[in-house]
Amino acid sequence: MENLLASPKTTFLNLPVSKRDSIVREAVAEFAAQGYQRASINNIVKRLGIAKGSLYQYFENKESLFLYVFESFTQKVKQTVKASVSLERPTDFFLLIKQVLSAGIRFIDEYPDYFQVYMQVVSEHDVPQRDSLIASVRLFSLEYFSPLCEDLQRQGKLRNDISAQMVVFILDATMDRFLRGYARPDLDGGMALAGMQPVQMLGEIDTIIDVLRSGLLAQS
Amino acid sequence: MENLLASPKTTFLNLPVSKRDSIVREAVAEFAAQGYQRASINNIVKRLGIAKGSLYQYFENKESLFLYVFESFTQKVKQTVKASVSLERPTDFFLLIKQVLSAGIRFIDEYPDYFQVYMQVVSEHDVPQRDSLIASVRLFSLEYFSPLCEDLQRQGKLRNDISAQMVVFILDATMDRFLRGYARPDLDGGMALAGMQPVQMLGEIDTIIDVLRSGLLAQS
DNA sequence: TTATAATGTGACCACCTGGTCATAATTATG
DNA sequence: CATAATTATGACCAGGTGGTCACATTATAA
Repeated sequence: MENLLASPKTTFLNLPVSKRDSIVREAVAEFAAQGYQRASINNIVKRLGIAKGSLYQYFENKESLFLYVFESFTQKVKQTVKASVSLERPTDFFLLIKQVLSAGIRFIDEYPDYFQVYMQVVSEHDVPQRDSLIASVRLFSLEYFSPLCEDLQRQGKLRNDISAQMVVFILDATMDRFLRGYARPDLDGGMALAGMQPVQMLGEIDTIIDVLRSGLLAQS
Repeated sequence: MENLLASPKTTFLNLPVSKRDSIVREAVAEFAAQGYQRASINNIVKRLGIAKGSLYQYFENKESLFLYVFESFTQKVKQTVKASVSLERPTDFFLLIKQVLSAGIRFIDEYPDYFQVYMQVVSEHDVPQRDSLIASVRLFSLEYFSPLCEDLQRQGKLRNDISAQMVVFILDATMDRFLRGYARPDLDGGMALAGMQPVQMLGEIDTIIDVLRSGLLAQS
């Protein structure tokens, strides 16, 4: 899972932490704004006020820098998820979804640029190691929800007349769109999710989950 | 609504139809694959086997060519929608959604590159006239569904405890994700929508609509 | 036929890209 | 101090970009 081996040169590792941080920060900002291919190394070094040659003594090339940035992204994701989701088999399935959604909101609030980088990777075709990058951050979705759904269906707690696959799809679709809309207000379809107060945000999440529950619960 | 004024030069309009078509076709292919900014005029003329100067006698610049392509896209969209959706106030709300989804599927099958161009525009930030382009193709969604939902709520046919805005959001989210997943299999989250037989496709659509109905209908 | 208008062409331009490398400045070591 | 190792630098490179323009080619008209 962690075999991406985004390897900075030792020169980078010898740098003071503040400088390393600022390099990553500006790189993230550039990749967030432009995506991988259009991101400009010239831009990054200009923002940092360092020579281009310096950056190439920290990282092998553009791809290496990008992979390092993305790995740092997956770390933050894991942190946030661990801190927000009560792990292991959850008592209430829909409570879990709520926790995941809340974690997503919190992540976007805290690391908006990182989330933009992720969205760019998803929509860009020719990103190095694109598939494994996306896979590495699919903790939730598919691999996580699928077995849970199948369990619940066996227990008769979830509608049995539709495939677990489809249940996961609908869950994923709603969550995906919700977080995208929050991260990029121009995509939220008039929901005005961005700029919403946290408490109201939770209310919207509750509503969504309520609809999902009504739609997906086993009929009485 | 149609004030985009994507204006080819008269030289382009004097061209034989087949040549005009092939030019648009290759331009669409390039914009679909690369998005607006990364799309290469050099690539397009190379594919067409014409000189770069020629293209610039057909269109003022890259932006003008792109706007022409996009306008041609909106035309095809309107054609498809008109041919697929029984217009005016529909008898069954969820039947309407089914028709819109089917129209989307048909459009993607018939004009996959055009749909990719649209998706690129949505995810790209710096596309000329991006906002109005996106708005010009939002016949359905928002402006269309919102008043319908409000009507249904007044008639007590739709849950009254959630805002019409939220209903539209959930509808839009599901439809959006479904069509995206169909157009780009790598995004469908294991649903394997692409390559699915049309009849099975309709089945999946029915399932989704059934879930939405259960989730959104007025509780008994 | 000749004169005129309309098209087609590709070398060329300024600018940008990721990446290199000889050199300079700095730091660590003896 | 001097020597050696490490790090910083930016001119430079090949290759790409959107766009131009003087010129060649073709079609139209008289």
